Amino acid sequence: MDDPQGHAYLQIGEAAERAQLTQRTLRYYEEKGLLNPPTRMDGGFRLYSADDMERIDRIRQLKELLGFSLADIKEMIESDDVRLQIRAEWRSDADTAEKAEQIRRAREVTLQQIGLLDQKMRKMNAMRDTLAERIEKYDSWLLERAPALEAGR
Amino acid sequence: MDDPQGHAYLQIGEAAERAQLTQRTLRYYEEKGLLNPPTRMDGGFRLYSADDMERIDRIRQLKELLGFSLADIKEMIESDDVRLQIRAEWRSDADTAEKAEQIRRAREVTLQQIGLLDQKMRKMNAMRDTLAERIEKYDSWLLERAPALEAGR
DNA sequence: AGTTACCTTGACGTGCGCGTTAACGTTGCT
DNA sequence: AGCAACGTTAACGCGCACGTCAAGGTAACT
Repeated sequence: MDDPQGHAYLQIGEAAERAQLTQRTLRYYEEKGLLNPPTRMDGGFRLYSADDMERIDRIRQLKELLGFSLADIKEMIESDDVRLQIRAEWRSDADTAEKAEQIRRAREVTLQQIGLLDQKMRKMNAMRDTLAERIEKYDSWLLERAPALEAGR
Repeated sequence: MDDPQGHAYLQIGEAAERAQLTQRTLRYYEEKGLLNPPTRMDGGFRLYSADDMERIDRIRQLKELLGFSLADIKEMIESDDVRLQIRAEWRSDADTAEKAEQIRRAREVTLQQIGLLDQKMRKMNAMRDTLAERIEKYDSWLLERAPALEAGR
């Protein structure tokens, strides 16, 4: 009962290493409500599930890739909870209507995130263009005014 | 002698407003060596040139779009200085060789920046894909389990 | 039962990127 | 000459996102 294919639960050391974060950071995220408290073993050690790990990675992406604050991220990832509920396929299959409403909200949030991504990527593309132009200016300058010199490289 | 087309120099108030930053922030950037000290009027008031404004905008982009620290940015934008020297078309047209070396370095830095942009954009694209997938899951769920309900919208 | 590696919860410290306040000088207009 | 709007430096403050101990408990192995 140890390790059925792979290893489903990680304690904080391994979890941190795989996520490329520190243990402190993981605890901090939990403290701030970004991670729902992971299950614990009898002694109190934290055990991170695969879902937990996925979520941790999402947080990292939102932070590093998009530069959001943890507060922002906290709001954004509430849609992830809905996703987990979807996967759990509600034991209490009551009030489907309310669930549907939640899903619709999650959908909205996700759409907004895509919008932000697109916007940011457009700006980055513009920036890329001006940088590429700059390269061309350098090249033409070098060609015009300092031809030779290019032997070893 | 006031304003030959447009208005070449801005004092800190206008400069800050146009750049969408605070005056404090501009002074701070200067203090940290990100901006070379702008010219001053007799009384000591700062006067920002168009080049200064361009540079300020670059800094903002590098920070907001790519999430670099000011320390990182400081290193990156030293290539901008070279660009200004290029434009000034060296009065002392001596040692072209050294200048060429500078340009080559600036070229390298710029290429690296493009690389970083590309890398980041690839990751963002990947993220976009997973978000789009998620949207599809939401949609199919809604279609399957909660058809109707879609009247007003 | 002892040792070592790993974990726990505080609590204080830290670097960054500014915000804010104070005390004071400059510009420009009337 | 007076006033309001704008600027100056210097210094302290602050929130965020953790880093870094300290003191102690737990797991696993021998």
